[in-house]
Amino acid sequence: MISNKCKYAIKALVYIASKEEDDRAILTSDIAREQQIPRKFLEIILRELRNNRILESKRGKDGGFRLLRTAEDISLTEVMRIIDGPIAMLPCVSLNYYRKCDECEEESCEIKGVFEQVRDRTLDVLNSQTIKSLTLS
Amino acid sequence: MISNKCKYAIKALVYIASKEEDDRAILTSDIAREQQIPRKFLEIILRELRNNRILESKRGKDGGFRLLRTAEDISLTEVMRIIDGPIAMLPCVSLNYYRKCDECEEESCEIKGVFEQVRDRTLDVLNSQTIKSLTLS
DNA sequence: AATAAATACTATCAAATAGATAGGATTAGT
DNA sequence: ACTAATCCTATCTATTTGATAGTATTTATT
Repeated sequence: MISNKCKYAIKALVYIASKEEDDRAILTSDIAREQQIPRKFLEIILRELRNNRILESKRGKDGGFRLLRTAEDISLTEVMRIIDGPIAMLPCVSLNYYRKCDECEEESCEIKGVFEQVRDRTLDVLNSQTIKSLTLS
Repeated sequence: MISNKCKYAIKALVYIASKEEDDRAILTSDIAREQQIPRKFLEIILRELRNNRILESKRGKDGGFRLLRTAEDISLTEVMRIIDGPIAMLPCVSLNYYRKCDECEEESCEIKGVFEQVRDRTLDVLNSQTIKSLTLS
């Protein structure tokens, strides 16, 4: 399962992408209202996306958030990894967050292979998606 | 990520399957030692698998655990669902643990489709595996 | 009947994570 | 100055994860 936080992050980005034609920055409060996301929780998420160079923010009156890159340059996996960390089902098969298992040697692990396959099939799907492709569908 | 508990469950079952030729039931303490799983934690896991009709147990001297069905009749997904619950990444696309999202209408959800695809590709891999196929590899 | 060896059960615990909320500090436009 | 926005820090509750301890019960053997 992905966390609510991650789901909120994706939905917020899709919302921002869909409103970007107008030149104004997008308000946290608008996103929160339209996407039914708790406002203060959303603030934290948007700031985290800004810290990771997905969004840019402007403070004060007429402030808000904008995509720092174009929507087709933000992949779904990048967002998921920022918010939730690894996508793989086992630490020892994670491409971006690899960790060795405490209890087993990888050469003889019976389950590593299956979860490598799951990882690859999952990434086949997720890597093909961007904030833009999600916005269109 | 799957939990450690789930990883332990799978490894324990594979171990039991691999030792089943002998007629004796398999001891918790043997599994714990060989697979490096904390003993008391493993007890809980094995009991849970027994309660879900994956294992049978015998108490007292010469007691232990046996598979209740043949190893090829125990699918990986069944074990994962017993221990960790849903396999899908969103509650609203789960086949066995469906729950509606609080904040969005499914007809207009932008991300549901992708996670349905992820679910399907994941199940393509996981459904093809059984305790037997894992034991052989 | 006693003993030893095993699972069953109940309770508890610590740490991490999830999912927020509150309140004030800071910044920027008017 | 005022207002509207993000930024930041702290805090909180509930749940989950990962586990441990201790006792009760069952069974085979002597």
